[in-house]
Amino acid sequence: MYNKLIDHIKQNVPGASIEKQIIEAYFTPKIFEKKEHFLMQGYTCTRAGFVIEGCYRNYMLSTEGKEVNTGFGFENWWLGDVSSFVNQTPTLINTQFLESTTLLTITAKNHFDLLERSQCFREYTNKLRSKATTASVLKLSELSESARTRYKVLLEKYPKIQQRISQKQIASFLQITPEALCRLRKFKISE
Amino acid sequence: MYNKLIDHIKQNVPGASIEKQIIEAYFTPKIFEKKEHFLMQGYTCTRAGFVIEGCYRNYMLSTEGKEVNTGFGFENWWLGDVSSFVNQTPTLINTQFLESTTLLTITAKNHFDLLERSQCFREYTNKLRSKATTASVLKLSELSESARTRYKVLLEKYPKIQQRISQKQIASFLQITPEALCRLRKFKISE
DNA sequence: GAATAGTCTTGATGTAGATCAACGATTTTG
DNA sequence: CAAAATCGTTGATCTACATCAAGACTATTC
Repeated sequence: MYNKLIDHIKQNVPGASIEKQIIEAYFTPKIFEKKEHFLMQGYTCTRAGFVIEGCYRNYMLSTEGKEVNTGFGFENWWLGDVSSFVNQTPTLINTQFLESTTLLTITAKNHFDLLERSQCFREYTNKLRSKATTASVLKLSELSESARTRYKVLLEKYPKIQQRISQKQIASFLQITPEALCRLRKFKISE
Repeated sequence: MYNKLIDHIKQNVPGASIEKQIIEAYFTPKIFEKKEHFLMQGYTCTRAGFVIEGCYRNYMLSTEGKEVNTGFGFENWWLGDVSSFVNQTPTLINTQFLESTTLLTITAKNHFDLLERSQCFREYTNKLRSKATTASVLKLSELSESARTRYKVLLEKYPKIQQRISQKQIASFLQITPEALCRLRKFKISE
């Protein structure tokens, strides 16, 4: 199980020497059931998690209280809100599992310690952070496209997403109704 | 001029001792004319800048080539794309001045050096980074609202924005046409 | 494994905002 | 300062998507 994390570090920091023993000691496995929350708006993010198996969605609440999905995560993704985690302030993000999910978790304090102790974990974290910034900026510009275009882009990026994520959840991510997505699919597929 | 930067650091890292001399030595003043670009898609962000006076917009290009404003900045704001700046990779962001603007600029290399040499600049940078993450996540959820609501929220957040930013630019930020914004204002104001 | 709840689909109808066009007011440029 | 470009406004029309409703199919739950 820990090897999935170590492999992921290797992929992102190629050539670095991995302090395998040190890193592993800091993580605790945890299993969450489908529909459970990892993080909820208003709470402070005390743990980060690395997905060994399963998937989740991030969503926010609009001012009218409607849930809006902001992204999905699968194996080898991290969950937790960086801003809330680093500053120990309340988060605006909700994270809910869409399948029964196995994580390796680490507390904020331990994460901080590990960054001090492990050079390669520091590089790994930096790498992921800058990747995440790019991704979130990208999404903003995509929202100016029509729902049809955004759906097309989504499918190109994650062709397998339909096997894992329900249409209702995908619709919320595209910020359209499930009905609209259903109609979109009919035309999209035949194109 | 340098005092504006030092004051901003003081505000964000209260109580810290400011290495004034060291910090100031790393920055170079620069003046940009209205409509000049600080950053363009495809280029690498080699400098960051702190706005002493003036304002700018950030925009991205949609796949159809349309400009979409992602934000505005004024006095005491930083400009530059963190991801491009830190990793020295091409950016996706365009930054253009909307007024003649005076900056204090710093190169990527010097920024890196300064982070090593100054404890308070390190804390200051961390503080700003985590703030920025929160802000960009916020905007995503706001986009699920109607243009009317987004406009209202914008005015509540930055009541003075209409004095500085043209309707065309605000419309691009709200992701509606200038015509639509014009009509919105008529009702909005009378409400 | 029967009852219940949630999901997907399709149809009818409503609406926010886009697009196109035109004109005065303002700003920019030579 | 005159010419040209850009901006803000208003009207007419069009369209992508929302909303509401209702039936079939699929998962949960006890």
